[in-house]
Amino acid sequence: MKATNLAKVFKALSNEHRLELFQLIYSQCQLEESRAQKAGKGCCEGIEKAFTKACGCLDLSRSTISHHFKELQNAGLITCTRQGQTFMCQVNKESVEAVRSFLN
Amino acid sequence: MKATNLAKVFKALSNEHRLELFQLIYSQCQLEESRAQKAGKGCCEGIEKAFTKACGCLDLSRSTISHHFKELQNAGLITCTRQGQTFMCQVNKESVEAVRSFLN
DNA sequence: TTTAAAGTTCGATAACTATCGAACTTTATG
DNA sequence: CATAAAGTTCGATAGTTATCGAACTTTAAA
Repeated sequence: MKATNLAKVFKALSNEHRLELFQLIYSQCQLEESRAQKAGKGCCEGIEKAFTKACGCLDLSRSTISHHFKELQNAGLITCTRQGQTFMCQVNKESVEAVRSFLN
Repeated sequence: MKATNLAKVFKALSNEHRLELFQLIYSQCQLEESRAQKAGKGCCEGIEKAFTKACGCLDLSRSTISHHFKELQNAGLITCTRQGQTFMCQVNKESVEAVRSFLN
């Protein structure tokens, strides 16, 4: 990953609330993942109603939370897909790996 | 490390030029470290004339570079100590470890 | 002691960011 | 169709950041 993109990723994680949001998504995805592995499935589907859940956890307006989701998506850290009224959210493993491998 | 401090570390790395600066320092420290290990010394002393070197690599004014050094120090990523006219710079391993372990 | 080199601090400016509430769109349901 | 739920977009505002050059301090050297 180029330095420019890596800086973008760091910028996305540089806001306290956004970092909290990401950790929220990330930890749930990790949980789902290990559950999926135990069930013999290769990979988790992502977490459901991510926005709704986030609204319950963060003390911010919906518009601000929407903004933070966009920022995480623009940085390539997560991917969101609509499912009816709510949306499904997945962590982008390559980006996470890029951050991890940044420091050897 | 608390989320607040972790966010500060990410903020320090969120500027493209500052990230470049950090990578510069970090990679040199890694080099010094492996050199020190081969020589049977436990740990490297850090890199000399870090500011001067940075001025040669980054196309920014000295005042801006000074500012970026301060930001990296405030985030706890590096430590600088004066040595006569120049200064010696070290990477703070705990902070780096915190970033690394952030994503398991 | 004068001069130079290495950084720092200050003040200004332009650009970006976080946040909100209000108004909107889209999807589902009675 | 009317209503509600789930998000999005917009415009405003207050705060933060990156950057520079000029003036400064501190350390070393002639």
